[in-house]
Amino acid sequence: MKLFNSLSMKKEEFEPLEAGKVKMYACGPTVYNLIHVGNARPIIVFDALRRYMEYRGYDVTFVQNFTDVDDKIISRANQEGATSAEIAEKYIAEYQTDAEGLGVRPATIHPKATENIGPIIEIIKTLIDKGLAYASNGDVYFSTSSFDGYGKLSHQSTEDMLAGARVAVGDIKRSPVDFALWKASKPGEPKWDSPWGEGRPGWHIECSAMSSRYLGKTIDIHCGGKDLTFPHHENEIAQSEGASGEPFVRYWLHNGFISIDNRKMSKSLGNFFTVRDAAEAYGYENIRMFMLMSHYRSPLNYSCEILQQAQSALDRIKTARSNLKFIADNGDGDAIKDSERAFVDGLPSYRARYIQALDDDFNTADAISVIFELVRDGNAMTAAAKKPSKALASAILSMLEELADVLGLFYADDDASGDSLADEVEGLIEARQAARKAKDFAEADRIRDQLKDMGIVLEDTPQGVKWKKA
RNA sequence: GGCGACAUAGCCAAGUGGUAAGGCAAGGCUCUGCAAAAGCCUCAUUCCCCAGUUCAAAUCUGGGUGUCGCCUCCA
Repeated sequence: MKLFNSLSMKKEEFEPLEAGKVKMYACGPTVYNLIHVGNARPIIVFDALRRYMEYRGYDVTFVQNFTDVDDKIISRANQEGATSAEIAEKYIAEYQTDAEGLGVRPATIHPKATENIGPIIEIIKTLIDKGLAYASNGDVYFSTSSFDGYGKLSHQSTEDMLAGARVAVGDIKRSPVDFALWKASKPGEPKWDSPWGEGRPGWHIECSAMSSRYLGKTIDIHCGGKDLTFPHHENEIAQSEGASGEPFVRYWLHNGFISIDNRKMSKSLGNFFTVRDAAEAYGYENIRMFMLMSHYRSPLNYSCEILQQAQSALDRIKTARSNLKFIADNGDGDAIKDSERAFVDGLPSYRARYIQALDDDFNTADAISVIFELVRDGNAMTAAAKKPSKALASAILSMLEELADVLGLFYADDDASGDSLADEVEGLIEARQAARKAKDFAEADRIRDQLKDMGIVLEDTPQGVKWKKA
């Protein structure tokens, strides 16, 4: 499999440090409000990547942290008259609601910054001992000029950063490019004891600490949004490699942004839609479909129209699945017919092309087009077969479900057969069939309308009457 | 100012040297008692513009134009 590595700016063949195992770290949310659609992109895309790697036989350990101590959480807490811990707890729960809705599986481990203060302090001590960090006024800063590779991920030299720096030089930091590892706490803020006085960790250091604690000094994949490249990920490299003396990450993966009217969706611009609101309007699974329909590194514009397109597209696949299920239950005979043989034998070629697409820098857009081809060809085959066998439909269905499950496209099961209305619906369908047989179409249509009012839609198929909720 | 992306149909979106995937929308047809679902057909002589390299370019090179992002919290 090839992956585009932000460090080398090239597609590279993926080889994990340890054969058969993948260690993956994603920077998780700072929990001070609901996540927006832009935040959802890495969450969905890298969940799908994790599923794919497991599908390909890797044993994946996936760590995603919660940043639960931070300026924004503190200010939110002050606004709401709550503690930071209460705010963090509330929005972790909200995050989990959205993640689950989006079909995102929980990470192997979800560590919290506040549960890792000890390891954080240890790394900071090591960095000071090595001359890469300095304490100043109760704060501790990383000395970027002391670390050789600083800038290698964002491909910028420290001189260029200094030239463009918009941060004023203060008395406390030796260089404007230096960043905080530890911040002295102000009155009323969450605080922990440390060799430098009471304080709290800076944002960047927590990821270095948690990554090495749960995954080791060198990990395979570190992923996140493109905007984290600098300074966050650059700083993580400086901290982790500075402390351990070993390479930190083998493959850096960064997703492109979601924009609105060609502007990046962001909290600071205020032009965002929360996942919660978008899901209410269009459904969680269509948001997932929308994200996976294009390549993860491409910029992606968000609009109502595009979400509706994603919904129509996903509906096509879901309808095909439901039609295949119906034939698999009601088809003509259990055995594959001679006329169906060649098609069934050809099914693995869809899987092969699907894998080929995903092996090329996780090209989900191309992969999904293979699903659509399977849908189209499968539909055509069952239609052309006149009396398709149960076995034909099952074979197509199982390939379709296998491929869709790799990316987690089918997680909301809308099978209505177990519904409490089922008996009543079946009775009405029988009555309508009797009327149709008697050519009493007025009565048949009346019953169909009655069912429609109940939210039930009928389809007359060669295999019998199929019904679903509208 | 430094660094980096992107530009393909009405909309979305693959495609990095061999003659434009796929989805949505639209129109026509077939099937159907009528629907629904499905299938078939139509829908970019052309990939922002201009040069160049090549037997061959959406793809490579050079130059433009436009849009966006990072350099400050940000997925």
